[in-house]
Amino acid sequence: MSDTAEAIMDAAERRIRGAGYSGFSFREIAADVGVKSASVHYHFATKESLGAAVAHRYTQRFMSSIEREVAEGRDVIEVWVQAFRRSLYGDGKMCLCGALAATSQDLSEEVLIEVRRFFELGLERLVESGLSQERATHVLATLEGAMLLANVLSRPSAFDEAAAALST
Amino acid sequence: MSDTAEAIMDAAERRIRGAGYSGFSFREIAADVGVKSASVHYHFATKESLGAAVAHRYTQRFMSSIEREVAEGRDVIEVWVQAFRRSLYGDGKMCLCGALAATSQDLSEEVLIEVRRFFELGLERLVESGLSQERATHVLATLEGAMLLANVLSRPSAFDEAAAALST
DNA sequence: GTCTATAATTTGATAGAC
DNA sequence: GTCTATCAAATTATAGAC
Repeated sequence: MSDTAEAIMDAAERRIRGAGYSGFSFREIAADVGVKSASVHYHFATKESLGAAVAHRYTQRFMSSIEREVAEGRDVIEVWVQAFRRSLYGDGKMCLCGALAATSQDLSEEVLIEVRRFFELGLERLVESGLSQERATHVLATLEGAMLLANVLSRPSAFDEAAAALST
Repeated sequence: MSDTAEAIMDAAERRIRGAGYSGFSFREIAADVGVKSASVHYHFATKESLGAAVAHRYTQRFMSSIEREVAEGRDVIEVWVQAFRRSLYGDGKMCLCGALAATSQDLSEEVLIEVRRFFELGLERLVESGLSQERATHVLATLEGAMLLANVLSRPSAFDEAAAALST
């Protein structure tokens, strides 16, 4: 994976987290990176393949981070809350897969598969940690909704208010 | 408000709930209603004004429904859970303002104001019903996230799993 | 690998006839 | 109020030079 390809994925991730799949264009990504849109197509043939690649990388990174921190013996719920919280307070944008999931009928099958994978793996991992299916779904839903509210209201503290109930 | 204008808003609401603001076009709306896109522009000068009008109507309807049911003496949390649940099980799509909020950087100021109003009024109403600010934010976040998960996983029961903890 | 140039389509929006 | 016709701009994507 070249530096340019990684820079393209970084730019796409940022754009998608703010404006969703239909909210970014190859020309915008190219401008962010400092190349022309034809060069973006050299690295990612289609917009769908770029979207899918970004969602896949996001899931890998997210789950690896969770895995590592849980292995350190930290409380599972706390690890999940902090993973989302860091992202929100870092740049005030949505969860990438949350932003894509909210407009799922706007996604091609290729992208949708990757987005679903994020939520399926997430629930699976929470259940493995000992939570019931109900509790796992509640935790993931609350964190996604908490990011959505904090994001649209431009009030990061809304995330903490919404997530507080998970820690008790 | 003419029948055509209402039909246009209905079509736009359905499209936005599935694919977000950038996920629908005037031509698609026109085809849904059975007119030409120029006629859509006659009723709504710009896409932004249509988006704002649809979000405003959605908020009015939603809050009126909540108000009516709470006045009947029903449990407040249960009223909110059922309001979202009916919508999801009705057509398996997102909350309109949730779908818009998830890609908030893709919205014009005109639309964003209406979307924010939905969440601000919602929190206000929950607090008026006796919930703490924290609890109100938790309830709204959980319900939006529950719709998002159920929607993207095509599994309505995920909503019930996520929302179950609110009723206990 | 990146560029210029361009094709093919879609988009929001407008002018003017009826 | 709705239509046909059209515009200007933006979109994804490709061809071919360097």
